Amino acid sequence: MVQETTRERILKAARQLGYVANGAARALSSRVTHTIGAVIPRFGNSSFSGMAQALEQALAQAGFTVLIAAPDYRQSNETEILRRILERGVDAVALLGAVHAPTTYALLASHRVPYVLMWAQAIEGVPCVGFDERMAGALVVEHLAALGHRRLGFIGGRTSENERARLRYQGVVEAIARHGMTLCDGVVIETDYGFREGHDAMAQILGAGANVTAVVCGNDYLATGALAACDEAGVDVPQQVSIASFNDNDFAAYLKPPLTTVRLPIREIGTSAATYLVERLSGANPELHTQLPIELIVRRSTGPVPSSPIARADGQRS
Amino acid sequence: MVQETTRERILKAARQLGYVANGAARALSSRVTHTIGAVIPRFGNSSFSGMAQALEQALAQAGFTVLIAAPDYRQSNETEILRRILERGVDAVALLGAVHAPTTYALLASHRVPYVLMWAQAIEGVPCVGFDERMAGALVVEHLAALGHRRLGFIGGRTSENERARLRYQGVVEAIARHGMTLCDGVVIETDYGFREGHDAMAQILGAGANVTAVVCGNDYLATGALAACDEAGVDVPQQVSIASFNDNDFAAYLKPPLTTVRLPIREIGTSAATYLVERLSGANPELHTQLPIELIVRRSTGPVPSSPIARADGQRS
DNA sequence: TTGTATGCGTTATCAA
DNA sequence: TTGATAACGCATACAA
Repeated sequence: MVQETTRERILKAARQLGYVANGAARALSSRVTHTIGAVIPRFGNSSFSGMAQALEQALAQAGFTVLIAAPDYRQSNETEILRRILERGVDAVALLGAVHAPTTYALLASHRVPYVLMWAQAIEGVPCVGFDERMAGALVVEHLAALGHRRLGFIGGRTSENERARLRYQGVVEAIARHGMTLCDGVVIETDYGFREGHDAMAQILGAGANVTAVVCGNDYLATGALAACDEAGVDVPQQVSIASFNDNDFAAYLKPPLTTVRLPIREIGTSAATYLVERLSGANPELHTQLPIELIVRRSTGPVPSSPIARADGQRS
Repeated sequence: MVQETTRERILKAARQLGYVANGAARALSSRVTHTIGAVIPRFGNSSFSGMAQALEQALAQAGFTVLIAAPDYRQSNETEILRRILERGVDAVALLGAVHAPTTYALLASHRVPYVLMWAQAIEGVPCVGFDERMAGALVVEHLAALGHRRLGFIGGRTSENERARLRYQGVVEAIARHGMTLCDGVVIETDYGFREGHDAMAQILGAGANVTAVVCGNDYLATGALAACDEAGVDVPQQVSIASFNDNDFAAYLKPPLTTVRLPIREIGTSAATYLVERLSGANPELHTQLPIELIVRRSTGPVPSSPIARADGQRS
């Protein structure tokens, strides 16, 4: 409600004087911060980093800044962390996963702040965005079944601490049962997601001469480490054992690739969460694509069951 | 200045009522936000993610939250991004790299906000934390020289856009000259940091039958891709060609490893920057460890010059 | 120890 | 259009 020329003049002057608006005052008065809080376990060297990046990117385009906290499962008092973020002043919050303390939900509710759970399965009345982890597990197994594999091993995340690892594992187990396959005793290893962990787990499987024709890895960190262990042990993939994995990231694709990969829409989670929150804050009551599509990618499929498996049927178990 | 029991009582009541302090008002009044702004190119799937994570972790421990912006070199108006972060209210700022627009420095100065440049070489009067990129380059080359290599290739980041890639490349080039080695014509490839990019570059080198015994990769994304290309082409590493790299991340360590790796203190940059800012904000005038130590790591060194190089001296150039 | 007033820099409202 | 003024919620200083 001011002349365009005047407007220009003022803005220019402000810029020259190095004027920077005081967001605290603005927030205090307008009750809007244009900031979104994000709480994720970590964003360095993990599957979450791509998601967080996508979230930030989409939010930035809509004019929002991201206040990020990555407790890395340490002093796991998530509620305290959330409180600090809320104190700091955010218009909305994005959390990771569906499993949160009641106090966290209570804080969210009492504060009346819009929020979204990322990488979470659908929950009644809670805005979630994720994908079907169990179906992801099933897709991998079904492909292996189609190739003729019967006896599988599994290296995955810790199911007791990690809902995603748990669901993924469940999907694998269920599919194995459906197809009359065997998840071999002692060849199911739970560990932290990491290169070294995948390496050590696979080395253990190889060292024990487990009687499996394929090993399913819970994510591509593990798969990458597993491939390295095979290489070290002189075990040919996939001639002697197949490795299947879930492609949270991209790096596994440029190595000696796993036989089967399910590409998981990790980045899409971030983008989708951002879109939801932005619309939500603009007054709309948007829907949320709780189940993002997932996709089976078969790279360099080199045939069915290994011709010379790493151990015979009488092989020891670890 | 209140009785402990009363204090407890009040705090408990506040918690029960779901009271969350209003940071905007607090900030407006106290002029302190306990928030640090960070501007880095990206934090998803890149060398920066570990650094950003370390920064966040160290800051969180000191009671600070991180406001992060990752423009990903897009609408590269860094000054605008910085302005938005300053508007939002931060006690200090951490930027990446030493190359910034004058307007950025002007904004920093006029706003009188403490700041630190991460992953930056020492600049007069500017708080920087980083390491000697050129020495990193030199270390790799010197190791290759000691092994008897004479003719090298290089796959690196874009030197025109990336000061770090530029310095690293300079270090390599200078060391090559010092040791009377040759950086072979047409086997110097600049590309984006990425798996695919490394793969494609190495494939190009192999396809051209370049006359080199070792290829230096600018980071481990490139190296990982390069190793995949060698594998695909049936070229044995390091029997036919050596791959050397800089270990920004960790994943290269659990693959068929490069001959030589310089571990770069990326995470330490984040930690160090955080420590500096926290001390600085507590009123101290701390020193900054501008040059973090770097370390040569030789993994599975399998001997000197390849016995059957990928091309003879009369090999074509790309 | 406790209460009370003032100011922080904006936005929003209302009157001119 | 423009100016003046009252919140916004907390911290600080000062008085009781």
